Amino acid sequence: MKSNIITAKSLRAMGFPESPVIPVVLEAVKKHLKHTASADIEAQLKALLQAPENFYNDSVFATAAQKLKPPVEDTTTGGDISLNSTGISFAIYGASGIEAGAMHQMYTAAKLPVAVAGALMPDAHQGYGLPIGGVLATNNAVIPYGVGVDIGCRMCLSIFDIVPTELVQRENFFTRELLEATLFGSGAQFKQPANHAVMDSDVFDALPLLKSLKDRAWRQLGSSGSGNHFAEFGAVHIVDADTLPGVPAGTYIGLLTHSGSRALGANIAAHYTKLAKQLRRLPGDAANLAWLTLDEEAGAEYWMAMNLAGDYASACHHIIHAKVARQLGRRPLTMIENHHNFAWKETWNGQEVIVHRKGATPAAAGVLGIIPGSMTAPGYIVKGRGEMASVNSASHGAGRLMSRSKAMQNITHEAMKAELKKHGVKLLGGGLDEAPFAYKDIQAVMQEQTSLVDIIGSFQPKIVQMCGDAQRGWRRGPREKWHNDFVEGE
DNA sequence: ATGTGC
Repeated sequence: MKSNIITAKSLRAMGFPESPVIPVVLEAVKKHLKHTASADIEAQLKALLQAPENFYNDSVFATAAQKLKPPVEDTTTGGDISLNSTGISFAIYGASGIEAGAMHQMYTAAKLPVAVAGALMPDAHQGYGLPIGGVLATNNAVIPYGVGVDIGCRMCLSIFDIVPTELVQRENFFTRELLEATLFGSGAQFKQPANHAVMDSDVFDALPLLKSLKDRAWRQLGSSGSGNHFAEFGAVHIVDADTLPGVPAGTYIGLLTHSGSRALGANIAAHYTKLAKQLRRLPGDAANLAWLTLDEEAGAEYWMAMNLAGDYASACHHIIHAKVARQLGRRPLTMIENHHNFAWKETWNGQEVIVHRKGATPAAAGVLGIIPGSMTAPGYIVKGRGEMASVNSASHGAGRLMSRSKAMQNITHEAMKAELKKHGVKLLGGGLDEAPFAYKDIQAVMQEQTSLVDIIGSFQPKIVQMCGDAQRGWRRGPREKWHNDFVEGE
């Protein structure tokens, strides 16, 4: 005797999706509902189809209900993911000076299902995934390209109790010390690397990727890289007498450095963004915003590796600053430093979130940071105001006005030389793509963020070192072993 | 930003 009339064909007609749902439903019916009337079964199947969530613990249809669960609802598992149709709202500082591409990237990021809060800083420009100058808070998700390629890129300032006129009077001495304490160049490595506790971290041994990167990381420890990275002496003016303990208002010599985590961070970023993109395919422009959750293996690994790269970047600065302090025969009165490419666990609006700052300075209430200008324009020592709308963030610089290629085409060496002379700046290395004209007016950018930070002092560059033409691999033949030419000899 | 290959 035929017990009922439920077949694959009838299930299809009711609207059940093909494999694996139909076979699972058929099996459940055959196993558990052999003697149930067809009409009753049909009623149950309709209810199942309409609201599978009511059957997740059902004795008959639990498995079928799980298979019916729409995959897009679960943003923490692999596969294709849709953007929300409406993004979270976010504050934009200095909107009139921000290029359309950066705006568009931020609007895309705002539509991520994991997005909680965001903001766009006044120095924003187009990047890869999240724009440079983009801040994004997410729920339990870390976006490798929301941190950026140069993980832990940061500023570090030492303030020495020396009158800044010495930078002019003893220019050759300070120039020599700067050259001796630093190593610039893409791929540059020390022949006799420094030692630092960061290299003893057992995290290097926890992951095969980090193990493979450890030796080069050691050889690059204390180096600065290329691009917009620099090491410079300048005149520090402290205007706020109350903020820095042991540093009264007045003028000092400062050593300011800007660099990141070299090949270590770049390779961590490349590895985990690739993994994230495999795990979570996002549509169109959002593809580079693929994330990892903190409770999955890859996400936990990235978090660990990112923090190591942050510690490593910090160590690189400290090595430079220690070399200089030793040569000056002085301890700095104070040091100020901050990452501006990183992700932090923070509380925002009462919720624990992951805050990505990709080219943005942490600016929670009372937090100190450094916002550089250009090689001739002043940078600023700032204290955060804890503005919620900016997700406790501020800009990380003036922001580019011209792309590198545009700067190379439009700026002449003569104009650059004249500008350096006008500001009394001595430049070591550096290219036209880093010329002051390629950057926005830092004073105007600071005006856009008066609600985000208070200025407690400034830094006027005097002797600036950047990566020179000779250290730029891309200027040479592609197959040339360029890095051997400028490895430091110590 | 890095320094090697989609």
